[in-house]
Amino acid sequence: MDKLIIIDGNSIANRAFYALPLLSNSSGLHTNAVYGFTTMLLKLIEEEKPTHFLVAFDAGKITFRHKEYTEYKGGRAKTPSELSEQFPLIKELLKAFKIPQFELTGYEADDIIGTLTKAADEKGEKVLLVSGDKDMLQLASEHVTVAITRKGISEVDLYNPAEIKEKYGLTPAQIIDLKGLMGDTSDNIPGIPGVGEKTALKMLHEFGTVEEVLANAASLKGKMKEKVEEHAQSAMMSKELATIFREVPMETEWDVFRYDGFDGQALSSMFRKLEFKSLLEKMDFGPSVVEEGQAVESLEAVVVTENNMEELIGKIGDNAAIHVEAIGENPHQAVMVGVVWFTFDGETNTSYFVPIALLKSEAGEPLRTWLSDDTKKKQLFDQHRAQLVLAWQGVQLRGVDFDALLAAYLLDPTESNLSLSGLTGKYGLPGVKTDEEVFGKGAKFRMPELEALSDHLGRKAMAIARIVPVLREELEKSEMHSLFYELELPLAGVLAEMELRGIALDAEGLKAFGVELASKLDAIMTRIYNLAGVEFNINSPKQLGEILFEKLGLPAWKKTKTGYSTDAEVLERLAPHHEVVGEILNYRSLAKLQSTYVEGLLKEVRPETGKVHTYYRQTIAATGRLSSQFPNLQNIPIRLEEGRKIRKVFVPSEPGWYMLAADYSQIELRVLAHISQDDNLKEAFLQNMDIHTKTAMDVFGVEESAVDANMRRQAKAVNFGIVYGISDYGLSQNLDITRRDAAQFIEQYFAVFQGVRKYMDEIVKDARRDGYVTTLLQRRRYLPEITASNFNLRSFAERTAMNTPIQGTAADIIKLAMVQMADRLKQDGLKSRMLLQVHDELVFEVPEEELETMRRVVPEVMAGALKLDVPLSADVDFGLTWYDAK
DNA sequence: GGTTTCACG
DNA sequence: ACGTACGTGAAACCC
Repeated sequence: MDKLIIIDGNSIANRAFYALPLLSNSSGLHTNAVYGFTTMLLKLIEEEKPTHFLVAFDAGKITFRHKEYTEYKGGRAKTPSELSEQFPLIKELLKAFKIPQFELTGYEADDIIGTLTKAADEKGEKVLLVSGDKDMLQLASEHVTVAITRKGISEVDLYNPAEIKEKYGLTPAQIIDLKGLMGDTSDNIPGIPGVGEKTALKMLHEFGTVEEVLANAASLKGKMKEKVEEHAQSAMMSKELATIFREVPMETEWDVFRYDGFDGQALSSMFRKLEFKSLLEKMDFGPSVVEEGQAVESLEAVVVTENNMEELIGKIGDNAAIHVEAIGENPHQAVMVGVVWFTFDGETNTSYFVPIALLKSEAGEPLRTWLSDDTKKKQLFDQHRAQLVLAWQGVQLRGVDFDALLAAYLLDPTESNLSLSGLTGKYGLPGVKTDEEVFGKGAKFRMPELEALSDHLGRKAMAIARIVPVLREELEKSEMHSLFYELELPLAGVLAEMELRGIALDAEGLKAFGVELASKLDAIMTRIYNLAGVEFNINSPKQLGEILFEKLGLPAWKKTKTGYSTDAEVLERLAPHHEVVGEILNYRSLAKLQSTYVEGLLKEVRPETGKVHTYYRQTIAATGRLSSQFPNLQNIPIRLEEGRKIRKVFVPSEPGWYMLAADYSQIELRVLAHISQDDNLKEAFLQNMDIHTKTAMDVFGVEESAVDANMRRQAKAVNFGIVYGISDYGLSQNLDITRRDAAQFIEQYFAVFQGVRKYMDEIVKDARRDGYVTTLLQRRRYLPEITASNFNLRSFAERTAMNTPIQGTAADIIKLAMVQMADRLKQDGLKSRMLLQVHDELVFEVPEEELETMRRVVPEVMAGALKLDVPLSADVDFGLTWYDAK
């Protein structure tokens, strides 16, 4: 069976351009739209296996539509040059793919596509039409499936007439009427002002077409009636403009579009020119780096032996780039391979590789001493990981004065490829192979021969030596020098110490809790099967959806991309309809505790010590927060009592000691008060008021005594919204109120917290002007999408601009407190140990005799970590377990 | 490997 | 008009 794929070229190029960050190759050519286009083509070829293929483009500027309506597509921002310069590249790319392209003066791509799909319908040929434009839905038919890109370009929603009916309640032809009524700002099609999708759909469900809606205008009510009557002509014209012309005089001979595969050679050279490294590798087009006549930089990669160790370590000097290689994601369990250092004597690049066995042997002593000598300065890529790996081998690492990973993260915390090979590419330095290239991955993992290994690791150390001065200068330029040297670099060491110490778990207690859960789960499961009348896998959202919405016929109102949604929000609304739903909710919460917190945590306990050692990631979160892995100890349950009990198994590691926890009170709103300088908010904290009650008083305009629990709850939600970068929609969802009411709340809030409104406006403007926002300590986050024309992307960036300085400054502050606290414990010779950080909370284990001291010192250090214009405050408590330290 | 759900701040 | 609250990690399904 033949299958023709038609791509709406301009539409897909646009979507790709706005969906992807503005990539460019080393000669400054922008390539993001070409890249997106390419990945889409490859995916379609692989998944759809078309026998025929074509891409249609708009030709020129003036089409017949302009003759009828001169404003057509007026007011549309003109295509940015970064995109228009990519069209010739896309056309060249299509030649390499050997995919026919069509454009016709005076017609849009839509019309070409309309004509071809009509021909396909008549012939009964199968067509997949790919576009980013929902207008295309009007072309769907028995033979024509329309794929509309969703969120970026890698995913599409497929529509045939049945699905359009299901989603909109319309036939494909009525899509034209829909646009006639609601118009389309991006094409400057007016429609009827004030009529959006909701209203338009309602009218079409009742009357069917624009003509019928106009004919029945008299039966409409109030304002709507006026509007429809007043803009009747506009609606008719809009419908006409939205109608795709399907009679373009053109060749529709099928064989012209036959697709028989791409020209590998042309494609490979195209990818090289565009520097699509990942695609070159994926397509097996050979090495991604083109060596321009110049040989790979020479490196003398020496393997150190027990005989020459003494002599070679003498050459290392007081300063070197070093690298610690270990295999495995979790540094507490990774298998160490060895250490390598790099030197340059003015002539020769040399690296020295010390395999793990040698490092640990007697002969390894000089290197071990050098590594732990604070006066020997080291530059690394990922000190934190190296320190952990070495520590588990009994080797201390001291004297790190630069960390390339940490620096690259600060320079761009959203960079997704923070690998050494990724960064050398990004900063235009001689590249290194990726670990995947050298080691392979998954089942294909192989340790290379000693020589190749030593060369690869040596090149890593060389790359570190090369990239360090570049990153140092960049940090200076972006004023993150102090943030790096005074906060992040010392923190790396503090984190490593906390993690190595670990936290003790009462494994027996946890197992007992698991047994209890198992019997409860068993009972619930039986009840669910009885109530549902059938046994099924409750953990499978697919099976659960079928039971609830098909077998039991409960109302489904929310969908996921694969089927019915069965999340807690849905189930809570269904609970009154059927007894089984409450049981399922209960089952879900207990099953989560069992699998993630009982079984998951037990898997991470070291049997020798009874401890878990989390790994805090310092270079993941875009806001500057830490994250925690293997296990994640930042999401241990607390909100529900049943889950909170998990905290009872987190215990001190020494008899007679206590757990002590201290958390910041309202740190984000205090930070907001400081950076916005809002008088009212500042005053509230200076007076040490309950901030949610205060907000309720101001928003509802009542006395403190008149604030009831519900008002406080709503005010609390507003405060959360403010911190997240408020929108009326978000607040309405959270409070389950109408958008109008949510908007009213927000307006009320801003009326009394005018400084906050001013901050929100200014920070978005600043982000547009600078392209980034910063925290109090100059941590930076770039927001390229702040200028996007796509509403969703832009709005997201705007909320991020509001939220990141708040969340990020709070992260700065607790990090400061951690570094200061670690110093303080050492200075004062305290035995207490810092164990955990949970964003606004620090957890310690404390010997009894230090309890009084720590209860005083911890909140004092936390509150004093950074001086703001409002006081910071931390609450502290202690007990025999983490549960009791509340 | 992607998707869904849910735990935390 | 558009349609999401900000930041994470882990487990279970299912292809």
